[in-house]
Amino acid sequence: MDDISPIRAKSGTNQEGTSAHNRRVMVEALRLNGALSRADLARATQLTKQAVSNIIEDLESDGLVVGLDAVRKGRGQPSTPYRLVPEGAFAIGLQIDRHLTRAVAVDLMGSVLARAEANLPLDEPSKGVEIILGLIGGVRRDLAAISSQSEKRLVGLGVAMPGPFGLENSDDKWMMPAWQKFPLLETLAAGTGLNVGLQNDSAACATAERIVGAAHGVDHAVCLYVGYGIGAGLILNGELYSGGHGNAGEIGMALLSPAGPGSTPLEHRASLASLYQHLGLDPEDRDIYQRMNDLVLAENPRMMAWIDGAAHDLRWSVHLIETIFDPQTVILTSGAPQALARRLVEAMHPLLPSIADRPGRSLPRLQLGTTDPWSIALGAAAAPISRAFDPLFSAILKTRSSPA
Amino acid sequence: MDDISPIRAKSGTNQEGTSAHNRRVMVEALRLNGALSRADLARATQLTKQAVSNIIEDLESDGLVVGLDAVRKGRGQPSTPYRLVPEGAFAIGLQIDRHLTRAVAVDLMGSVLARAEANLPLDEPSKGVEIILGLIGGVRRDLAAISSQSEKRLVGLGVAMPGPFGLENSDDKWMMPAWQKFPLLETLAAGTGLNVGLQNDSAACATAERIVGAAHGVDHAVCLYVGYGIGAGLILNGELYSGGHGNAGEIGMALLSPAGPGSTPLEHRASLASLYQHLGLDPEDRDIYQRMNDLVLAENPRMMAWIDGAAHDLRWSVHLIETIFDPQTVILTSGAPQALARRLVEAMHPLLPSIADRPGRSLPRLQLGTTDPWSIALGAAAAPISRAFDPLFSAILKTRSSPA
DNA sequence: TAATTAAGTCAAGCGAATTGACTTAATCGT
DNA sequence: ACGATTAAGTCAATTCGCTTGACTTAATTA
Repeated sequence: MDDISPIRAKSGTNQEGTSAHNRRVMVEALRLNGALSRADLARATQLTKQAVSNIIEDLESDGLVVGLDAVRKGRGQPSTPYRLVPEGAFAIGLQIDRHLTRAVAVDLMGSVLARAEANLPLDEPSKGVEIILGLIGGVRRDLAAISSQSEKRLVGLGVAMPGPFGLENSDDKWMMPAWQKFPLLETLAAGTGLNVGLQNDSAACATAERIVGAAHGVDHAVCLYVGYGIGAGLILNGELYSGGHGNAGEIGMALLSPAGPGSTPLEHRASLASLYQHLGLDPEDRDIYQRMNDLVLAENPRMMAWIDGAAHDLRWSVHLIETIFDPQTVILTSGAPQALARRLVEAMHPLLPSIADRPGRSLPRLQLGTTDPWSIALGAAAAPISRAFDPLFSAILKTRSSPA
Repeated sequence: MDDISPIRAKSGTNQEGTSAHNRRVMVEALRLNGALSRADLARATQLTKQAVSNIIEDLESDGLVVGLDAVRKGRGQPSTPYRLVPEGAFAIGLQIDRHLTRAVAVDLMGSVLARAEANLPLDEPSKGVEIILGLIGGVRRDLAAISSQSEKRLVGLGVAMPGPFGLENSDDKWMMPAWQKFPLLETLAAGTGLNVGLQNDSAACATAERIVGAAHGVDHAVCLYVGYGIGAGLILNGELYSGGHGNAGEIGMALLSPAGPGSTPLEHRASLASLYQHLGLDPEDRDIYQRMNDLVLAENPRMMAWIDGAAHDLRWSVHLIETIFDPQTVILTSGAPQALARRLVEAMHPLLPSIADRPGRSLPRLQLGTTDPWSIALGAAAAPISRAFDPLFSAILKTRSSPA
């Protein structure tokens, strides 16, 4: 990250950058619109028919895109629509949580093709990494059984774990201090031979919503993730925003009032951890998911009380997010059972007034996103896919050739 | 903004985009580093010496860049450093506030070359526009007197006014309802023949800090602006972020507690408006600036009480901003006298703990930015400069040729 | 004084988009 | 039914900006 030279400057670009960008624009257009003809693509991307033809030809020979049957629509020669080939690329996603790890393999479209989970020792990363590498090896084999091309089409390994990252003072058990200090990325890179990237769990959730969920094709969205902790994944200008040090959106640590250090962080009131505490549940209980679900369906008073309390704070969080980001929509996702998440969203209504309260909205101010416990791993896997195929500013820049 | 075609896609790019980007990268590098040789630029931007040579030659013949005396430094042929030419481009900035409007002319480096101000009728935009056009004409003439090239090098008119924009329900006097409904940009574009852009006042403040202030060369910064209202200008990934509808950062409307609609917005407690009310000052008083300054220097008890109260809420705002954005620094700017702003920043310390509280910071968590009342107009003027010369993702994209 | 190092130029080459004419294949109008 | 029209897509030549590699210039170092 730190330059040898003290000169600050962005990279320039050249025709490779141009070409890379245009390829990515094609892929994104097909992802967002399903299937498009070359002529459609030319109009949508402002490129010439010829340029599009060349790029599509390339993508097709790379196995990323395939032509469908020609369709007649009105006058003129019938068009040949193209769509993405799901098997065109794969990625592995890894979720590391306090006591649990999950690995998934996904394809270019974000479909989960293989999955595996295991328990994890909270304080022994070196043992944990063995488990993780085993898990990754497993989904990788499953993937290879599905597609013979899988290994050569594997674009990377995405890791999601609870943040924030890079703080020294953390002895909080929630923050998995032993894991924070462990050279995880290097170890995984060495152990898998893959490119490895890291994001926090709420960012992963947002990435998941973006590839296959409610944020698909939305350029400005905030994804509130209510898990063991609570965080926000920020989609700004169509890209995930992670701040100056990768910790943007860690709103669990936000204090709920100006009163100062004595005041309560949001995480202590609106997170599954707080729910477990409120209900006296054991986070390591294997049936906890079912238990929560039952309590919601039975309208258990203590559960309902927690929901009301959490909704109170979350309603205000949404208000703040809307006021600060002016997003097109806010998505609430959670690792909790869907019935619980749904009740939570219901209890958050009516929402507080804000600038989002505008006439002519096309998206709801608040919507319920996924509650699939696997979605963090999915989002982790989606990150390398996005890095490899989405149109990003950074993708046009020349990369510094590694020094000696 | 709305496509005729329902197909969603980003624009592609071509060699023009490449070239535009590289030119902008050169300009930015010179802006951030002062003066660089072609060889320096080649190293910093990853381009070849030859490419840099060609671009610099172009920039020089466009009058944006000039070569200095060769310097000997160690072995090898002496290098010829180049620097930006301030007179290479100009822009006009316009601040529209409740009772006041200011216009400035700036050069490529962000130096203010001409300025003018006038009173404004709060409820009569059509009369107001006459005044504004007169003001703009004035600074434009002043500018022409300085540089004969000024007209052909004028890249645009930037307008800053209090937000939020695009809301219907606003009858709040603070929000200048009559002006919100008036077709301001169209009228000004027609009246001046310039490209016109709009941002809110806090965004303008951030833009000002970025071109000539504490945010110069910082990629992740949040600029808190305490003016008549209060807002935050967001510099994310090196670009101003304005949200889905241009209202990002309008934190003045943020409610201070989860309690709901009855609770107080930040703006009512930490803004100059609240100060005026607290002290019983008349916002239209022409000596109000001096009066505030005197009260601070005299340590007037009511003034100190307001400072303590506002600092209390602002301290918490900084905490929230740090938690949400993870910026490299937070900058407090204000239209208040510098002594007052300085006291405010002092009163905000010690800051609340947050993830920004990390070891090895290079920038302070909170710093005092400009308190020049003209900085909003300056920031407004900097926006067209930035649009024209900074490396932006949008700048590489092909632009849709206007439909028939 | 020669070797070395670095800045910068020259001229040919290359790659990706552009241009404009052309081909193909459908619908529309009479 | 048949020509006119419209639209998708290809072909071949062109253009434009970056790259390549050899070369020139001008300084420091041994």
